[in-house]
Amino acid sequence: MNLPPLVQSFVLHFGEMGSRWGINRTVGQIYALLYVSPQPLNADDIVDALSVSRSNVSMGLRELQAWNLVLPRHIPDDRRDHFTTPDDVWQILRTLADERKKREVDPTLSVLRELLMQKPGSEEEKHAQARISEMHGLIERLTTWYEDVRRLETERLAALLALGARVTKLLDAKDKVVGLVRGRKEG
Amino acid sequence: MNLPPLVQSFVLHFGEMGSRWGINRTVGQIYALLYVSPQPLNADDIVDALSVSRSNVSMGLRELQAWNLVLPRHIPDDRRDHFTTPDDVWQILRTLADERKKREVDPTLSVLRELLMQKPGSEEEKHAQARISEMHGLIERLTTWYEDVRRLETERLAALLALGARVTKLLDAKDKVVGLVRGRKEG
DNA sequence: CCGTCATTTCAGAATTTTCTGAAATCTATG
DNA sequence: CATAGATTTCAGAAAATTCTGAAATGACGG
Repeated sequence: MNLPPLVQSFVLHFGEMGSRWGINRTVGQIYALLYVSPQPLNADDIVDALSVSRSNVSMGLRELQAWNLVLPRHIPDDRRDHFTTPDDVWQILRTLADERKKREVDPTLSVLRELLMQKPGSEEEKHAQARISEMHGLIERLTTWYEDVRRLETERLAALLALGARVTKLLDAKDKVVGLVRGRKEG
Repeated sequence: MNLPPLVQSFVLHFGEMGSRWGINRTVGQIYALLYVSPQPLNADDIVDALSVSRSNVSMGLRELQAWNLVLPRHIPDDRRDHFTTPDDVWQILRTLADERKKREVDPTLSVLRELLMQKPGSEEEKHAQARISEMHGLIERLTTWYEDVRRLETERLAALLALGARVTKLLDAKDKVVGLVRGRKEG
């Protein structure tokens, strides 16, 4: 591996982190490298930069493309494929969340739903179903919320985040206003 | 493994999902089992239920306790340790988020910050720093937001989720009101 | 279609992670 | 403080994953 020290640290950290998620070291490193690279890289560039085998890079790129985290980018007059990461970090966040949801949350939800359909054969199963139902309810709320806010333009999403817990003040204010209006109408 | 079918499916699913996160199969299964169990279980109960070795259970329980996802619960007149999961799913969510943040996000933030302190030695490093800075900014926003809303009582958090993207309407309304008031004062 | 360069596939090697059984340690009790 | 039950530790076995090199496949220009 022969990279500027700053890039190397970044790449190595992503490699380590990758393994804490389901992602393997090389895949993490490839992503990190493409992310900070000023121009698209081809597979051999990556081989040189990371000192891993050509085939390993090929598989890693395939996985990253399946996640929509890396895109092929054609370079004129060059037969080799080149790759980049999308550069809007907010969009990257959405992609990452979408993909994790698709792979991890959705299948879980569907298993839980299925289990909730079954008729419990014992007190123990009845209790299990009650617990599963709580979990299902929570996950469903979270995903509904996510699907809702993921559509917001970056601008508004950022505003929302910046507001943080203070939204609740806004909520209180709204309730107050609604209460006032109701009171006036009904009183 | 000899469990009611419903419980067995749930446990097996968690085992599989576990491996997609950083968590290993047995740990996932132990958690799932305790989660749906009507009463606290001791290590041997778990050995019987999951057909894994005693030592594996011991290590799994240790890991789950380190994550604060499983608690020891003493049963009177029984020398053996028993274990449960906290039962408020909202609290479980907070715990899970806290722990993942602590293990994955915080170390990353600190690496990124460190890299941003360095003086870039080339154009390439300068570009890398710009990219790292974008990522750092995003993660910092997200964690600040998280630290903010994690303190909300369940009630309010649920209300917030239920509102979803409609909060932005509220935001617009607020801006309007503020605008009106300003207008009146200044006009 | 042929030759060249690029990419993918895949069987097995290398590595890492997980799991086990035996031994060590810990803990309460008589 | 000896003993029996409970738990943990840990070295190595077993399993799973990652990685590689060689061969196959694909793609393009002539």
